[in-house]
Amino acid sequence: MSTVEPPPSPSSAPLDERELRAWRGLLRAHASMCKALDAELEAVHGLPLTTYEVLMYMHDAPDRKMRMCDLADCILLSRSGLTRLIDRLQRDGLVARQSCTSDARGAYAVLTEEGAKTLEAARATHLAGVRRLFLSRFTPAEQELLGDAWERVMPGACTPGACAGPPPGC
Amino acid sequence: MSTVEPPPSPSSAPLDERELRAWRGLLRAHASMCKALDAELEAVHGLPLTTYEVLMYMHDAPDRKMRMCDLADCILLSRSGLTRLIDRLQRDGLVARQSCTSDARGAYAVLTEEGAKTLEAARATHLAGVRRLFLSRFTPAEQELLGDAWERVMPGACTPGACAGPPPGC
DNA sequence: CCGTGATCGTTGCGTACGCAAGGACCCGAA
DNA sequence: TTCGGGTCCTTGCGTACGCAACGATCACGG
Repeated sequence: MSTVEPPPSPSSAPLDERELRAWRGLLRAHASMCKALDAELEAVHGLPLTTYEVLMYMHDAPDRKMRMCDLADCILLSRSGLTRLIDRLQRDGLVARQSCTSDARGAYAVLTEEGAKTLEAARATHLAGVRRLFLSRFTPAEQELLGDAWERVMPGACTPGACAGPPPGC
Repeated sequence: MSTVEPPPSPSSAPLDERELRAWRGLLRAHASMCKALDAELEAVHGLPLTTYEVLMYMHDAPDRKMRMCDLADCILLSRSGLTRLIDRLQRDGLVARQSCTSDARGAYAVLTEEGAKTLEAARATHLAGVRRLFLSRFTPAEQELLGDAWERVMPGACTPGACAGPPPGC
């Protein structure tokens, strides 16, 4: 009976069909959904997905403002990347900069009134998109399982204090 | 008993804890793994992850060569993006271009001997990485479930003929 | 009080990518 | 045959990002 394989694969053997479906499926599903959500958000509200994320985190933070470094950690962007992203949003009037009294090095990014309005409009689109493309494919129980799966995967993805303050709301 | 909520969420309501774990977990897990795999591959073999993908698809294709457009579809890159990626790999001697006899518009990208050697060396690293960071966290049965999940999500991600020729091997 | 090392935000530079336009070519219908 | 529409690859241009270096500031030990 040579059909029984050694259970633990040698770690350098090519991925079998099952492993490929799990791994490549993740890559493709992620790419597919992100592309679709980004295009939709851009088409309807003129917002790139990254911008939406920033506005969202700020909206859910106390006083609608966040330290630059915390924001960068939350949206998985380098500090320089965030600097320039905030530059753009400031130019478009969606956020403002505010110096930090307790730490003269630091800076806050604050959501403006217009930023809040823009976010509110975009939120419905984005949430509907996430539900339509992703969440609606799974039962609540399956969603729980997926959540568990990610926690098993994360080596600590956002490891240290994860996203310190404001990750609760959406 | 106001603790019983209307089962189908209004589609524009904020994501609840369970939905957040499933959705944001996916985003973070994907980012975390890709960043780690890319860094590892770059450190050990000087290859970006995108390059690895191209070499891999070519390696598994008949005659170690693929049409540019098919390759672009497989690795989810725009045609212009692929043109320049192949430019770089050609400069580094990992692939060569070859004109297509049956269609004078077309071009093949062919894996060179050096490209094959480089890929072979990198393959062990990458496969080990994928197993260590992802596959090893799940039982075979769970991997099957994940694969099923992605198929439910794909609106057809790689829709039309998906990846025509060569997606079987890894 | 004064270093010393770490942290914060910014900037210069290089890289990777997408979109739109262009030239070469294929194919099917008039 | 010729023509019109579509496909393939490339190129010019603009954008987004990361890394490394910088100045300003903080925290802390002597």
